[in-house]
Amino acid sequence: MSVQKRFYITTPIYYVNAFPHIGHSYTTIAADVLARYMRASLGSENVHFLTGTDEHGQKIQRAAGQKNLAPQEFVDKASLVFKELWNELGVSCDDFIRTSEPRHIRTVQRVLEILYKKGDIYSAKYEGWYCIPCETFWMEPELIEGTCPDCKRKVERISETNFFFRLSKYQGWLAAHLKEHPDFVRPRARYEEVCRFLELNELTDLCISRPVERLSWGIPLTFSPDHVTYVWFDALINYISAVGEFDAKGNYRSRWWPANLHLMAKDIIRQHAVYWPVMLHALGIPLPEMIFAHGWWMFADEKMSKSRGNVVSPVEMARRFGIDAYRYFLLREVPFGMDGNFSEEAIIKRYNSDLANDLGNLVYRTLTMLEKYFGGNIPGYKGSRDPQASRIHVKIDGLSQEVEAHMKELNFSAALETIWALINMANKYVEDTKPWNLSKENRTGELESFLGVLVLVIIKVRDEISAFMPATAEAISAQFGQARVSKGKPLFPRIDKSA
RNA sequence: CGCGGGGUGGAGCAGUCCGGUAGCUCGUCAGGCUCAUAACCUGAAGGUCAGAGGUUCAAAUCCUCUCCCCGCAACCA
Repeated sequence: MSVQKRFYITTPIYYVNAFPHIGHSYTTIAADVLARYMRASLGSENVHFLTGTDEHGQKIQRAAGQKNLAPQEFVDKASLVFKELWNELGVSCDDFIRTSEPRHIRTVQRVLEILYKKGDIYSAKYEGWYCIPCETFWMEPELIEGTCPDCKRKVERISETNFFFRLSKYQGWLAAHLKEHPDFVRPRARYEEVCRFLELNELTDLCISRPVERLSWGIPLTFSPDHVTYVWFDALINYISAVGEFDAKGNYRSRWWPANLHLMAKDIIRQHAVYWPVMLHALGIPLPEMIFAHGWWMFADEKMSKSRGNVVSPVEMARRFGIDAYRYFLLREVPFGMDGNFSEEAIIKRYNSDLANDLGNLVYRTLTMLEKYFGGNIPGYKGSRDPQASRIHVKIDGLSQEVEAHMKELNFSAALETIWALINMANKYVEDTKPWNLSKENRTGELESFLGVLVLVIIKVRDEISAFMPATAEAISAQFGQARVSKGKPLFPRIDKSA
C-alpha cells in the first residue's frame, strides 16, 4: 500500500549542434508512447518523462562563433527548435532540461566536488598529438604519416593538465552488476555486446575536463577554475540534475530517481551502460532499472547522415502524413531495437493498408451503418449468441493484457499488431454477418447487436491506440460521442500513390 | 585472425534465447460482397529457412566450418 508506483523515463538530451532529424523524433516518440501508456495505468502524477538538450562543448562554441553569436544566444535558439518540434509532434514531456540551466550546472559541480573529494577524480598530465585547426587530440595509430587524419595537416605534441575520473577502478564492480542484472541493458544483443566489451577491454580512466584556454563554453570545475567539464560527463548528469538535488552531506535526494528507463539509440550505449552506471555508483546513487538501445533508420540501406545529404525532417513527414500516421509508422514498421529502412513508399504503404483500409475503414463503415440503419443512434448492446461475436468478446477482454505484455518488453510493433488483429476480426465479422441482408429482411434485433459489437471493438481499439495515436483516439471519441452519429470525414483518407 | 549486424516464397519482415507440422504484411492471380476510403472477405500460386558438415527420434532454431551483404573518422537517435 505504501509502495508508490511511479515511472521515470528519459530520452538522451540532444546535442543542439544539429537540426533534429527523424532519429531524434524516433527516440522521443517512443518515450512519449511509453509515458502516455504508463500514465493511463499509474496516473499522470506518477509518471515523469524527461527530455532536453545538451548545449556545451567545442562544437557548440565553434558553431556559435561562426554565426557571430555568444554561445548562450546560440543554444537558446537551437534548444528552442527542439522544444518546438516536440510541441508540434504532440510529445507530452513533463520536463525539458537544458545543460546551460543553473539547476544542471549546480548539480554537475556538486558531482565533481564529491568525486574529487572522494579521490575518484584526480589531476594528471595528459600528453598527445594535437591538431590545432581541428582542435582534436589523436592517438598515435590514428595519425596518417604524422598528420591529422581529418585535415592532413601536421599535428603537434602538446601536454596539458587535466582531470580524470577513475573508471578503471570500477570495472570489476560493473561487470558483476551486469552479470547479476541481465535486464539492465536491453535488447539482449546489446547487453551481450556490453559484457563482451568489458571482458575484452581494460577500461581507462576518463578525461573529464578541458582547459579553458581551449574551451571556455562548459561548466567550470570549482576546484580548478582553469578547467571546464567535458561534455559527456556533463550531459549524463542531466538525468539526476533535472529531478533532484544533493543535500549538504552530498546525498542525492529525488522523488523520481532511480529512473525506470533510459531510452537511446545504439550509438550511445557505451556512455549509458558503462560510464553512467560507474558515475552513479561512485556517487553512492542507485542505478537506473533499465537501459534500452533501439536501432537506426536507414535510407536505401545507408545510414542517415548530414554528409550523405539524406537527412529527413520529422516536421515535413508529420505535416505530410499527419502526426499520428508518422508515429504509427515509426513504431509499427520495425521491431523496437532493430534497424529499419525509412522511405516515403514504406510510410504510404503502412498508411494505406493499416490506417486507411483497416482502421479508418472500419470506423467509417460502422458510422455509415449506424446512420443508415438506425438514424445515427447507437443501439444499446444486448449481447449476442453469435459464436463469432463471442470470439470477438474474448479478444476484447484479453487485449489489454496482451498489449501490456508487449509494452513491458518495449515491443511496440507487436503491441500494435495484436490491436490490429482485433480490427481485422471486426472487418471480417462485417463480411460474414452481411448486415445489408439483415437490413433488407428487417432483422433489426440482430442488426442492433451486430453493430453493438462493432462499437465495442472500436471503443476498445481507441483505448489501446491512444498512447500511440492520441489525436486519432480523440477523433474517434468525437465521432462516437455525438447524440446522433454520422459518417464524417474519413480518419485517414487514402493516399494516391501517384502523389 | 579488429568489432558488430544480417542472409527465411516476388518485396519487407517475424520465428532462432527455451529444437517438434514454415508464419505475417505487401504484391500477383482467381473468386465473393456492397455497409465502406477502387475499400472489405475468401481461395490459390510461390520457400530444399545462404551453403556444407555435425549433434538429435526430430534443426530455420543447438555446434563447427565456408560464402555473401551491411555498418564501424566526424556530424549523429
